[in-house]
Amino acid sequence: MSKCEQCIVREFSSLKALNKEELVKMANCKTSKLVKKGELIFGEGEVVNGVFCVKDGVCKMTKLSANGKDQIVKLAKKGELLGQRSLISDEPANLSAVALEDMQVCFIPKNEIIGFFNENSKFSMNVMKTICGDLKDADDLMVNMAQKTVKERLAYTLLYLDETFGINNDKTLKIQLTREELSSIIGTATESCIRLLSEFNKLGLIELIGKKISILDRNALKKMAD
Amino acid sequence: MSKCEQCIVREFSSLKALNKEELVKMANCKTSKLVKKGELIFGEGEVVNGVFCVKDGVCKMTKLSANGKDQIVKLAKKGELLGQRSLISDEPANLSAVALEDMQVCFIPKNEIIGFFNENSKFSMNVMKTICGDLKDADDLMVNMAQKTVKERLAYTLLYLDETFGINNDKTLKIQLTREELSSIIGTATESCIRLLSEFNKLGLIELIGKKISILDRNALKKMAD
DNA sequence: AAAGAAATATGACATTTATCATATTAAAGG
DNA sequence: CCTTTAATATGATAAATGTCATATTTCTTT
Repeated sequence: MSKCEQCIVREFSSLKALNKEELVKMANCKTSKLVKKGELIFGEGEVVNGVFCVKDGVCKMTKLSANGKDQIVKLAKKGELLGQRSLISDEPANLSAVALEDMQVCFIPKNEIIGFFNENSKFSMNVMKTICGDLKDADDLMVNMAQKTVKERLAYTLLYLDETFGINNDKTLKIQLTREELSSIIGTATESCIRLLSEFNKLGLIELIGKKISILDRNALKKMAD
Repeated sequence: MSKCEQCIVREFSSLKALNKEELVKMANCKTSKLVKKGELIFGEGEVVNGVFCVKDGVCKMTKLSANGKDQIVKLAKKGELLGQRSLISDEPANLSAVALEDMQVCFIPKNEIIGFFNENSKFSMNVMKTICGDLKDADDLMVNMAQKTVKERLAYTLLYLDETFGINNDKTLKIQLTREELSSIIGTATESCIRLLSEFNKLGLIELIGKKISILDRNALKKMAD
């Protein structure tokens, strides 16, 4: 069993507030898990009974809409805790978590988290701040969805992916999404998304290299995203 | 100065966790305020330095979009605390709060709230649960914005207003929004909203009585909202 | 390497939604 | 009470977006 004490990822999450003793306690009750690309970590409506700490890889947090389409609400990467909200609200998960790449995640049981919560005010404050950040992000995204055109949202999302996940040596976006997934972030039909990507390509804003995307003109995209 | 101890509204908010001593302390530092319909309680980007407790009336929480239109992100009524998120994140307000009717609000300074927060774990848990609820609502609304048509969102919103704020004796919705405000919840152009209201009226789903709206066929609206 | 499946791409068209113009109605102030 | 202003309503039209059909490309599997 790997020691949480030595896990670098911890430094990026609320868990950085835990002391040595607490980390040992956590290491003794956590379970590590490899999740392959495409696999479900937990599903909407599921009772999770703990949180997942993302050690490596990226996953999408989605919600099924009444029309049968999945909407991607958030992307979570290294250092994020999944399922915090449900744990605090004491409710089943509101979102599904699905791996976008091979992942390493650790599961920490509910009781353990609640314990830290009650005894370590720095930790609970960290969790709260994270959730508050998520709320702000969600409000901002809601306004984007409501007020921006699909084209603006695509430009915005490409820049977000660039800033958040970075680029490869060949300048293409590191995070690899299918066009369908990209559409599902933007909230549009896959064909519309593909069409706009072609348009951006022709305008020289981006370059499409197979399924990969490389951003050529960040300023123009920023302008377009408003 | 009115006593918080005797304020019924308290029972509906996180503040119900406070004990007598804490309530007296709060009553001594809070300020009460009448806010007229249309007046700003606080604005986006403003440093608020406390929270507002809504004693009576309803306000809209809005965010200005890049296109110059305000989007209504949430409606807040009696018992809700405004500005909690900003206080915890230690950031300026992300949203503006504007009274939709004459309101009574109390301002509780930041230090006071932080004090309760550190000393009363029931209170801090209540605040957290509220924020988690807001996050869930925001995620759900985001999916609605992204996946539902304007017609579906209008049906959904009318039912929400009915359920949340109730109806008058004449069966019209108690909460009085202009068509522009209704559009700003739904995320659409005012004309589109008016047109759809006319359509719903002709279909017998609702009745338009001057500027007031009365819901005639809830089931049909539910079906339409998905 | 070939076959099949899945993802990407594009055209044609229908539908939804926004925009602009202009009535009509309701509200507010003198 | 009248005048002015704002809100609501509706038509005409343009623009954005979705849907369906069908290529084309890429990936997987054998």
